[in-house]
Amino acid sequence: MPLTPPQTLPELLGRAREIAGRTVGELAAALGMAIPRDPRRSKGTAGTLVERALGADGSTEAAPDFRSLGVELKTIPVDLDGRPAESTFVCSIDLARAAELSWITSAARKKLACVLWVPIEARGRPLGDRRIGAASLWSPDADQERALRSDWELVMRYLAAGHADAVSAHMGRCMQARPKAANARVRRSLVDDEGNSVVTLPLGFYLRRTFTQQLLHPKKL
Amino acid sequence: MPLTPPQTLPELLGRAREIAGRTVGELAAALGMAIPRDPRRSKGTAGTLVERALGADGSTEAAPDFRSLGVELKTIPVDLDGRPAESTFVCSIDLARAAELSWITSAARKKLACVLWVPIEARGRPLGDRRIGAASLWSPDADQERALRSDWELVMRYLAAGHADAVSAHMGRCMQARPKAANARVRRSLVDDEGNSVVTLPLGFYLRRTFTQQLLHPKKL
DNA sequence: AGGGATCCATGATTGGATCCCA
DNA sequence: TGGGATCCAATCATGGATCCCT
Repeated sequence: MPLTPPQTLPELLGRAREIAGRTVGELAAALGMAIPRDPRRSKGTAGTLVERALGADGSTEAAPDFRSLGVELKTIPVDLDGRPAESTFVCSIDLARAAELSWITSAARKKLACVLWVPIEARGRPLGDRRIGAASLWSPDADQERALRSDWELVMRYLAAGHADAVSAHMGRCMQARPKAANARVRRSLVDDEGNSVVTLPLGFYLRRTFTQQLLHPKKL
Repeated sequence: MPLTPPQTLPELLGRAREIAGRTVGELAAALGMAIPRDPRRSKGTAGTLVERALGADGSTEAAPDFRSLGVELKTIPVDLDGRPAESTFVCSIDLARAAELSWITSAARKKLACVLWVPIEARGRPLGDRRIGAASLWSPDADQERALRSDWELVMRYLAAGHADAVSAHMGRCMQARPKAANARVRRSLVDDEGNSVVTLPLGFYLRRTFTQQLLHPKKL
């Protein structure tokens, strides 16, 4: 089960099919890892287990999870109907360079260029008992990319202007900016387009539930 | 022995007198800490022990060791004649902002504005058996600050020009730049005054032995 | 229901310096 | 001898996300 990176996309998809139907606890056992009992203390656990089970190699770097394939892995908690139970974290926002960035070169665009979605049963039972679902590969189509870009640029315009305080999770149709930090006291410095520093809460981009639901179940629209 | 920060300078100096004559091992025992046997694995140990024994509170921050007093603590290894056995680390060089900095606002100047030197017997015996000497408080006089500034500006001019490769430990009469990293493969990016990035080894400022010797024994000149 | 707050693991970075070979 | 290389502890930052109160 400790794996080398998949060499081809079919190999990756085959591995994903092999873990579909298994529980998170089974994956953990096969990998020799423990699962915290308290749900609050196990937030990233399922995602990390699936990464290892599939042989992801991008790990901590600013690279896709499967580097040679250019594929990003995202687990997504789903309810009994297969509908997303949560928004999906995309990436942290680089506040120090907010004013210099463009959508084309952005981390968000890179992360979302090609995603392997792995659904996992959400709340209602212990993490170890939750089952892994059927994975699906997604790349944004032209409409989706336009929408993502529009949301990204809306948020980044405020940040580049130094108005981090004006940014809220209400902004954006598909993708929103929300806090991304250990707690509400954490601060990071934002540099605006005039070079001024503004101290603010660290932010990340998240996909709204309504958006990911469309990706996973395009026919249910 | 686990202490609150000293409230006044006389209180700090009193504490320093109390530990003078004691061994590093005695300090460690009083603080409930272990000392590694291998000298290579105990490089910062004595410094950390003395910090705690005196109640330093600046710890990891970009603040002096004794914040409210504005005093920085430096232990310095000395031989049997009380002469420094090593150069003294001052601070890391912020390569990312090398082009923007000036001596007046520099970390090096802040660190050296007011230093409590605590001599400790150097090599020749196990770390635990080495004795702590009499502390002395120092602030650079006008000549010393001019010399430090001159050395600082010499190095920083090269860095701001993007010529990190031209900087060596040969430069500087009192203060020099030397590698400051886990090993020689570590790299950091330097931003020069034209905004270009250059990848280089992390550097720190160090005081030369000849300089610290003058501080500790001005009469022996 | 969803916006704001939070939690863990792990790698990178920083502050404490001394080691060691040519 | 001293310039270049290295070592540990502790904190910070990032990537993995979900929690939870109004």
